[in-house]
Amino acid sequence: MVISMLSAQSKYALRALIYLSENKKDGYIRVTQIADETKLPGPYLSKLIKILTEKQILISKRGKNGGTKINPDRPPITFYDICEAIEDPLIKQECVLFKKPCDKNNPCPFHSDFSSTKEKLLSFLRNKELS
Amino acid sequence: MVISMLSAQSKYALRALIYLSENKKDGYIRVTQIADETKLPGPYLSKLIKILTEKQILISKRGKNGGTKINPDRPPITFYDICEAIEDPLIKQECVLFKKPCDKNNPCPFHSDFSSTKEKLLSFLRNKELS
DNA sequence: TTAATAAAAGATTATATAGTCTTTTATTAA
DNA sequence: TTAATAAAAGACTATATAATCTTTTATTAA
Repeated sequence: MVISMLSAQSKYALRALIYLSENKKDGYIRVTQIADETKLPGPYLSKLIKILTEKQILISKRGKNGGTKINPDRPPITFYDICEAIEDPLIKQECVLFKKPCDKNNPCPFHSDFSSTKEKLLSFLRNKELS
Repeated sequence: MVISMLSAQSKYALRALIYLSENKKDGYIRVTQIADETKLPGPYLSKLIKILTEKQILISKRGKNGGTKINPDRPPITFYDICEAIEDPLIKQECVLFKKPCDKNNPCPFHSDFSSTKEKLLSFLRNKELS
């Protein structure tokens, strides 16, 4: 209910970023190489890379010797950063019972029961770094 | 990533069960009435009711004066019971990184980091009763 | 300045989930 | 025993997500 798994997108992004952080080097790494090594669908991964580039988590370069790499000019990447960039349903603060958002001012019957448990999870994500 | 919301199915089941527990009476309540009161799609809800009946969380009866009601001969219903019956992805112990299941014997790089947080969530669900 | 390269963009297909509609079957009151 | 009733069952449609394929654009080495 509240716990569940990442969307496929967030999982894929996470796996790609793990690969990049384990294979840091000066230059860029091609998306096709990342896809091969992580067994992810290439063109689909490419779109996620684009999103992560827009969010400045990655830096990408077209053309010869191009590819992508982790942005060296940013603080360490947390699990939360990744979920947020990929807009994982998790981050959307969806209500346990209804479709509309649910918060202190407009709580559902289970809002208070759930919010402390949820906060624990979010802080886990915020504190968990990629490295 | 790990936290996220219930599937629509689990949400709907939960809402229907809340309605039933708030409107307990001797007889059966029609699915169409539950759908009207909870603003849920009728035929879709009917399928969920069927599942909950198979799992003996509800008792259903066809024909005149038929309908459904909470099985009086069972222990209090927990959130976990509902998610389990509806096979919410949450319960499937899916891995954070991969599609295959992930456990102590076959851990992914984040298994141990995550398992304690996850256990907290599961115990929340197991302890949270419908009433 | 051209040819090779690699990401970006866009169109398209596949699959899973959500939701609807119609028919069938069980139940019971009359 | 029949007619009304209500869940169950099944076929079908809609939508969102996942995944693929083709074309375009940017980059740079030669």
